[in-house]
Amino acid sequence: MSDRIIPEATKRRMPIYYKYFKSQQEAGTKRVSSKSISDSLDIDSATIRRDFSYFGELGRKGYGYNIDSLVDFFSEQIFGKTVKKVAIIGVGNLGSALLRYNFGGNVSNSMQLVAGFDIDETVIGKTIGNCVVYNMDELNHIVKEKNINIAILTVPKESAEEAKIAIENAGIHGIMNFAPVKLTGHEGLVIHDVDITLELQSLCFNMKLSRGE
Amino acid sequence: MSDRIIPEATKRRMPIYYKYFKSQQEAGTKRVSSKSISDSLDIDSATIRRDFSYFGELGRKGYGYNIDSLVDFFSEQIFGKTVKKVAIIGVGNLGSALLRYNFGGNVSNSMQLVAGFDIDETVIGKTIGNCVVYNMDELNHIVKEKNINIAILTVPKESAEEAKIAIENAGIHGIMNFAPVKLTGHEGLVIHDVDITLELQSLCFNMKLSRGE
DNA sequence: ATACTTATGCGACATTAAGCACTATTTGTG
DNA sequence: CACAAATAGTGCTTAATGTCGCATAAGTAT
Ligand SMILES: NC(=O)c1ccc[n+]([C@@H]2O[C@H](COP(=O)([O-])OP(=O)(O)OC[C@H]3O[C@@H](n4cnc5c(N)ncnc54)[C@H](O)[C@@H]3O)[C@@H](O)[C@H]2O)c1
Ligand SMILES: NC(=O)c1ccc[n+]([C@@H]2O[C@H](COP(=O)([O-])OP(=O)(O)OC[C@H]3O[C@@H](n4cnc5c(N)ncnc54)[C@H](O)[C@@H]3O)[C@@H](O)[C@H]2O)c1
Repeated sequence: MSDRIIPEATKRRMPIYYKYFKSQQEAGTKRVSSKSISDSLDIDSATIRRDFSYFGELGRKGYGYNIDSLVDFFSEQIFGKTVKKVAIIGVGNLGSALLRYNFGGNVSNSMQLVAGFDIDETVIGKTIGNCVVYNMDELNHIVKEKNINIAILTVPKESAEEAKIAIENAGIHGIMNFAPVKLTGHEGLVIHDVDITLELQSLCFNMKLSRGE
Repeated sequence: MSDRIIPEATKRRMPIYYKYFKSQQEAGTKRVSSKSISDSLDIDSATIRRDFSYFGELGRKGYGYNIDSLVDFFSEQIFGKTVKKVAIIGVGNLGSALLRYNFGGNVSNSMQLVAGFDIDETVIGKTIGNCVVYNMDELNHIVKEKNINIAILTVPKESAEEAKIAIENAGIHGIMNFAPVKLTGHEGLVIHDVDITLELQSLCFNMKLSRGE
């Protein structure tokens, strides 16, 4: 059943599964069952088995799933075979927080923060976290040199469109956009928006619904 | 049809609609139709009409929807009648970025960042953005004084559980959690997790699917 | 006024996702 | 080695979500 028609709902759960597998692996767990995953993630066990079945037969009847195999398999599904190299575009408040954070060190075997870029002379040349902040002029060149695949866009909304074009031209195909503007790119550019005010509104609405209040 | 049985899928779209209405209102738009919303948000126009219909008859046939009414109506649905007061718990890299950002000033008629809290003497007493950073000891007292409804939790993962308990005890019912740990609270505490590494994985997976790559 | 256009709200239908329940298989144990 | 326990994988049922089509009301132009 591994012909590439993976339902949207399954796609959405992939990162959630992966996060769980990693945390279990770190905790020393060797095997899991659809039941044990279900208990932790609050997803029906049948849904979990069905989700996995789209990728082939990942488990063994009567035993469950081996955690190391799951991590390896999902890692390749999500990231591919090579480590993804990530750059921060716009090293201001949020960009520098992300550089210092460096994903909490957690994801470093599949994703790596490798550079920052800005137009402000006062940050260019600095090293934040363990990344150098380069001038935007150097984007093309450094992207090739360091094999950067993904850009995290943390510039003011006014500059977002301009920065997006630079990113696209440098040959990067994935953008995680924190600026509160709608960006569209050429066919083949994948843009993922993260909007913190949207998340807060979502929280407010859930509070309203669950508590009247 | 305004008996409170709003489908999950509709709930998820509420903040997206609201964001769009606000942006249109700011741009001076006076009316919209399900068709025009559909074109911008890439949600089927029938889905939009159906979503709105759960809240009653918001539009007029042959005319569409009045933007100001929509903004007012959705604002009350999402936030309620009073402005939501928000505090940042843990004023480190991310917490201080959020304080300086202050939601880009956008949401200030429905949400307001009013204070920061920390345990580190070197930040306590400072003013960041336009908020004072208080000692965590003062949480109970300031929450009452300023009528704080929501906490944004940006402490290290090791302190998250402890901070959650303090927040809960102070009488706050909504937490937006940035720490990469699973928090659970009493009945009536609404927790919304934001995990940036999860979002990045989601981006990677979409790149993989859409580009083979 | 009258005809024509626009666009809602809603019932009916279609698609997608979730969950049940059964089968087949492996595990682990005595 | 035999057998009970565990658990994956899946056909089928049910629930949730999305879409179509149209009657109807409102707006617009002549
Ligand atoms: N700070 C937050 O907590 C926060 C939260 C959510 C969203 N955001 C969004 O993230 C973005 C950044 O926010 P911030 O508070 O870090 O802003 P900031 O002003 O502190 O930082 C922006 C940085 O981008 C740089 N920049 C400007 N134009 C550029 C360009 N064309 N190319 C490269 N770099 C450029 C600036 O020099 C600056 O260093 C904004 O769009 C904001 O709406 C911020
Ligand atoms: N920095 C980022 O870009 C980023 C991105 C995603 C998630 N996160 C998560 O957000 C959290 C904060 O990250 P950070 O980089 O800002 O860390 P940080 O260490 O810079 O800041 C944490 C702050 O919390 C304070 N603190 C510690 N214990 C506390 C307590 N019990 N009560 C109140 N304050 C307390 C510390 O004094 C410090 O000021 C972490 O859990 C991290 O995993 C950070």
